[in-house]
Amino acid sequence: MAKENSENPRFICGLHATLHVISGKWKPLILFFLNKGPTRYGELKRSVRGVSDKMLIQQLKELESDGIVQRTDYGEIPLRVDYSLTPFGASLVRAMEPLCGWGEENEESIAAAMEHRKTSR
Amino acid sequence: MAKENSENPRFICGLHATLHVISGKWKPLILFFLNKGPTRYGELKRSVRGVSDKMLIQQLKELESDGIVQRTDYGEIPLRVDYSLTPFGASLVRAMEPLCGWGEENEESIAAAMEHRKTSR
DNA sequence: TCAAGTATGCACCTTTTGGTAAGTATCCGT
DNA sequence: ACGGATACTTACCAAAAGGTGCATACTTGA
Repeated sequence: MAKENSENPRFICGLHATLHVISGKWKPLILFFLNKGPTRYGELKRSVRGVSDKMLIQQLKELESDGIVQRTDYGEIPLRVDYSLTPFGASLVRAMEPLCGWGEENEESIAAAMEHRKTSR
Repeated sequence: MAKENSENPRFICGLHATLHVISGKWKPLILFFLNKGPTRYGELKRSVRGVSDKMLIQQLKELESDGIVQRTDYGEIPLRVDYSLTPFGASLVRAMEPLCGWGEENEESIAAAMEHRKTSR
């Protein structure tokens, strides 16, 4: 990898920084569902169709260590844990909204481009 | 992989779609620089410090096939090509701005979290 | 007592992504 | 004639990301 030399800032631009937090195959989806309110692990797993336990846990942990989500263990006798957005996380989700909008408006073109890329390889 | 079954939409949410377009180690940076105006290949390479030719070309091609950037070959005798944002690309960059802002405002916390994750592995 | 549900952890493997280093073809200045 | 610049292309390899499946420890319901 290219040396991170002294004069270059940590990130080229804010987006660059943000992407370090939200990139990961399942993170946007997780954030999307958590935005609807605190969710139990099992419920989240059923919502984010196709995710494996390993991935769900891993991404939740990263989001937690980034201060985006909060894990609450109720210490109850039948295991009970839930996840929710921190205020920081909520601010991130708000900043993500325009991108959501852009994605919705252009879903067709994006999907088409993806197909195109897939077939022309 | 989980079957993409009939009833699920292509993308869970708009953001999900958008991320398919802008994820890639160098894409945000490329977009960031192209937002300043059309840029020649070599210039871009010097701006986006640390990219290899392979990566630059690859990501530019993907962005091009997604309709985000436009390649212009001037067909001149000493090779001359430049890249610029299409109107579609420009709309994407506008939608990215809040995320840039969020990233800038929270650069400190993001960098700190990254360090933390790196060391506690 | 046995299966199923709760929330994880761990080992192993495949796929995807990124990096290095070389080559190509054309041109210009010395 | 040679080195350097232009814009790529290719082959090969390493690292990161993601997936599968089994294990854990406790509970409730049949």
